[in-house]
Amino acid sequence: MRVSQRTEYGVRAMIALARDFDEVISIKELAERESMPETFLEQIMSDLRKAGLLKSVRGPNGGFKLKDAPSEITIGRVIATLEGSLSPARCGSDCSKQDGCSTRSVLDRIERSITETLDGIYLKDLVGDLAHE
Amino acid sequence: MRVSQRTEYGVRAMIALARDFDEVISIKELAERESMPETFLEQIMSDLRKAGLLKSVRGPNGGFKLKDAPSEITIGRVIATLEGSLSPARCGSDCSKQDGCSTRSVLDRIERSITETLDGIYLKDLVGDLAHE
DNA sequence: TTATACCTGACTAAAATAGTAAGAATAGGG
DNA sequence: CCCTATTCTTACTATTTTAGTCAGGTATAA
Ligand code: FES
Ligand code: FES
Repeated sequence: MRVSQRTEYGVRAMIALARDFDEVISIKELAERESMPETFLEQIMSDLRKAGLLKSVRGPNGGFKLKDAPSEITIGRVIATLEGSLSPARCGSDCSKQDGCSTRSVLDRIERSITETLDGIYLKDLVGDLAHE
Repeated sequence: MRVSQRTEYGVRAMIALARDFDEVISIKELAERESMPETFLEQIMSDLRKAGLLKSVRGPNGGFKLKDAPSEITIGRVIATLEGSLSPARCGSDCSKQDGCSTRSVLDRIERSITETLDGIYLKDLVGDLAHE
């Protein structure tokens, strides 16, 4: 049940952007600062933009910035975007066998508890921390 | 952040054993009932036994039974055993960069919330459910 | 002594992850 | 208008993890 490297990079990028959220920062700069692979990060940023979490500026001096204020973006939203969902279940919410499925009822409880926790953490709550690895 | 098939099988096996927890049930029987691959299940059961969750009986009419009553085994213990840990973190608790690591602080909060949830669910709470898939 | 069932470790195929690489599109500055 | 910095998009590759198989060995009831 580990989180992917991809998600970790994405979270770190979002926190880094939250640190100076009024500036536009390029992928190159971001990748260097946080020592993440540049082209990999490129993909991740693209997904975050498509999901409406980032704004992008093309051309020279271009880059990315948060679409909303760090006090308005939850980590839950970030991770759900990167990971696809916060649910650990292997079958979708459309699974026909859902009713009374024991595994599912456990997995759904996990999801609810994760969601609750992560929807209470905003980017602004994390900007003071270091970003390791 | 999905749970592995292996873990799902293990959970289902534990719940099945909880259903009639006074009987010894063989892997063959268990695999058939819950339609799980027999030799794969064999490995899983072995791990659960080594972790002290199951008792095994060898020879004809042998099989497995829960070591403790269904009212005493939490799903948290089962999943932590199968999955290695309940933490979604990519680096261990010995990571030197832990202090002030933003990603880690988020991941640790997830772990605490999962642990809390799963330590409140006992096998006996799930025996009434069906076991799908 | 034989059949049944657990035990163990090595092996394999398939899927997911973690990247790379290459080029097209866009915009700012000279 | 051209050059360069940057995002955007897609396709590809290598590595790791997962999900399973297989081939034996070991204990025990009958
Ligand atoms: S198998 Fe899909 S909900 Fe249980
Ligand atoms: S990198 Fe290990 S705790 Fe952050």
